[in-house]
Amino acid sequence: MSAQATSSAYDTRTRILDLGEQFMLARGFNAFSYQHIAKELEVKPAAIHYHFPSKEDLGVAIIRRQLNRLHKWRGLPRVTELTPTQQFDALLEVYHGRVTERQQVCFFGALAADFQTLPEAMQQELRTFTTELTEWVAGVLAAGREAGTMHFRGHPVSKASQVLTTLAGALQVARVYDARQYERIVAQLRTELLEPA
Amino acid sequence: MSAQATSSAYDTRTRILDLGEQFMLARGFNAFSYQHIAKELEVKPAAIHYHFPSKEDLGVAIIRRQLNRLHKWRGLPRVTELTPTQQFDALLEVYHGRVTERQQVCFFGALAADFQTLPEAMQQELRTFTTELTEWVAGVLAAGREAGTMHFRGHPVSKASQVLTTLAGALQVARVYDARQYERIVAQLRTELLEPA
DNA sequence: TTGCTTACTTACTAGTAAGTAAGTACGTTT
DNA sequence: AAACGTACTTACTTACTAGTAAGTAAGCAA
Repeated sequence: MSAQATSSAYDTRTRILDLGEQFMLARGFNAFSYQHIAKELEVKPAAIHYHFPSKEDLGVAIIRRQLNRLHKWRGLPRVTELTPTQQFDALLEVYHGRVTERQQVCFFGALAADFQTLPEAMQQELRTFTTELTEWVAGVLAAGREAGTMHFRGHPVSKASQVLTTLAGALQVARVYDARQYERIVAQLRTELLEPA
Repeated sequence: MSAQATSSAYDTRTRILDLGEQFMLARGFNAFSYQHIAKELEVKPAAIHYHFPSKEDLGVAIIRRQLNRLHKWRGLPRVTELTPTQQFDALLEVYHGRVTERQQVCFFGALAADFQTLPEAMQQELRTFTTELTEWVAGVLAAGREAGTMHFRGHPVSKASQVLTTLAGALQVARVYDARQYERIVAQLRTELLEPA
């Protein structure tokens, strides 16, 4: 296991994950194939099977990587040192990136529609990811309300669910209509949360 | 074109639409085939092609039928005679039915993920449906605020987009987790809209 | 009774899907 | 130099996809 061989394998593996993720967020899990990825990478479909024997393996790896990203991101000093309001805006930034870059949705929005056709392992992985994200947001909201900079009723977890649900839906709206619809929904959400009634 | 022949054709056609809609809301447009419908109806796939030459025709017909339902529903005396709050709750009832019956989502939630893979005609049909639904909800919200029974900031259309987006997302949450998560999100939404701050 | 329409079935095409088995080029290890 | 592991390609199987063309049984209409 030399450094070079590892690096080369890692590169292809990563590029497969990147492309798979891109396709998944753009068109859903069932609407892309190993052929699509292989064509982009200029290799044969069987080469993808070498790295990820089944499509389920690939799907699980894509979601798991995103969970790792979340863990790293929420632990970064430039994130932990922010005020709750700034953390909330940092979250909005991430979602905003999906709209402007390509017409992508979030993982939840991309996979929920196809959910019943997904392999069990992917279903479980998506549940884990969503649970962890919701809990982080709930923590931010609770801290914000305590600091007096955020205003909402009910349990922080309920509000966090509602916020993430709205954001997931808003990305879908951006795809079906345009980015302006998205901006409107997020502005509405932000106003209600941050400006005292 | 006798009454009997028409009735028989209508029955099969309707059953195809019903099954297609069911599959679409349960698994997305790309994850069901004419074979799935044919098997349920105990006919051959070509029989489905007789009624709907292409899958695009079927998809468009399913969405268009739902638009007709909306037109009829919102014009019913038992709907128009309600107060805005009661109309809002009637809307929530419709969504609630999807959760309890089967793990279905709404049309928007089912098709937004696959949107970029859908035929143009279906994309346009979905846009029309969503626009009309949003406008109806905006009207209800505007009337409710004027009557002093609903409380929200911003333009009624923005709030309507946010409400429908949240409901679409909440149905997806119900599928990935359970109905209780859905109840929580809707309760949060309802409290914020109906109870004065 | 002949012809036309409706609602199919049978049999097919062409394309794509996931996945596998065997082979190969190349670099590393021993 | 021989053996091995990595990262593929080639060639294949099985299964499913949308869609079409031709045929047919039953009913109605002139």
